[in-house]
Amino acid sequence: MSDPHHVPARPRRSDATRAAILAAARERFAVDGYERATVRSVAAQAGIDPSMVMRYFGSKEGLFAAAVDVDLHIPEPGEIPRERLGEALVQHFLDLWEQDTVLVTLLRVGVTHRAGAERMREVFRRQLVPAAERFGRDPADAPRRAMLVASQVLGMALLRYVLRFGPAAEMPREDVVAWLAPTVERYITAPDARGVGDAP
Amino acid sequence: MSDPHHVPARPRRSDATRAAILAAARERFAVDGYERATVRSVAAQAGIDPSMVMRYFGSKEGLFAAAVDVDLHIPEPGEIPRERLGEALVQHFLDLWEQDTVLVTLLRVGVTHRAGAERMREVFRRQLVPAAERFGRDPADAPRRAMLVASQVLGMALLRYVLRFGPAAEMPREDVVAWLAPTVERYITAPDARGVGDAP
DNA sequence: ATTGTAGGCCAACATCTGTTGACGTCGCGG
DNA sequence: CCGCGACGTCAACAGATGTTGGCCTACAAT
Repeated sequence: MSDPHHVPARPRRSDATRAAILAAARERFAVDGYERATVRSVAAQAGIDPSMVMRYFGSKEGLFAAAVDVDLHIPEPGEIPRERLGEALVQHFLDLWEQDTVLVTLLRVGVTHRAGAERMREVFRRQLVPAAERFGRDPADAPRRAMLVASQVLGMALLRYVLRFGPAAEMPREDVVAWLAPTVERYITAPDARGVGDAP
Repeated sequence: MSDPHHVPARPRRSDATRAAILAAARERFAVDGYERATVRSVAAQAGIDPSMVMRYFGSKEGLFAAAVDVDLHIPEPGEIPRERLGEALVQHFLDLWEQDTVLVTLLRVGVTHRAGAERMREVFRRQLVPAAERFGRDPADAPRRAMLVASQVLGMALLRYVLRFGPAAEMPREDVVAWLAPTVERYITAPDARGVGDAP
């Protein structure tokens, strides 16, 4: 959408194919993880020859890098009533995980592959930490708070969307929000680990 | 230690080799995940021939099953002062993750491989849920509460021990305990999602 | 109409994978 | 002392994988 690396560049005749490859890659990576998602399986699902994947994306790693493009799109503090901060954030994260397979892909690959782990760190550093800076009072604390929020949200996503544990997958969405919201809110706003936000 | 499947069975001459293979397998699986941990790399690290792995464990899956043997060893309610329940549990889980690579292995493999995911579900069902039954009031709620605790603990372990995110890996252990303890305690003891345990 | 070029496929490569079977060798019970 | 079974190695298999280069086709500019 707004990648500064590509000059606008008039549409190539192969854009449809590229898109098909990327869509297939996202699904294969999400379902199979990095190692078991083969270039051949991606190509087959996209209905083209494996060598096209190499031509357009250079290598399997290049394909992964191109396929996983995450924008957490975290709302601004102004858009959320301060009372419902935790609730709104948890809702937002659940939306992200459900509307798309890209986060499942990122987590699956991040756990086993260097490139995936690096990409996760990047998303964390460039999107979550800045967001935490906007929400919290002390910017120096932002990485810690962002990390705490990520730990809870990623843990739930792991059980619910990746591993599909019974109790996690079946719990109604509103219950998930109700349970996690106070946790997330405390991680962002509590003055310290002990406080709950309304102590003297 | 107390596996009811094996008859005591007099020590075989190959026990040292078996143990070496298992130790090597645990490390390879922990570091590389299931797919990239090859039978050959395990054998090389154990200093023996790849075919020995097959002879003793049947297949790569058999090796994995034999290598990953988790006992969470969750304390009994009586052993913990009720005030410090969250703290004691978080301490215990951090111990588990740090003393051994087996949980790292389980998480790494669980995310990409069916057998690993199934093993995780088994640990959850046979160890975490029963523990939650012992700690909580309403046994019917145990799976939900165990799942919530697991989500927070696994999320933190993911960032701290598997991905080794800076802020998660560097945070002093006592701070991790301080932040997570209230969360875990609430998941176990709060009467419902909204309550914090001391509301009217 | 011709031609250059980008899009696409086919076949092959070198390598690595899990797995198997044949072949030695050591140690212990008879 | 002998023989048999457990222990271990070697070599090879069949299949899959990432990747490469050659070749054909069809479009677009001249």
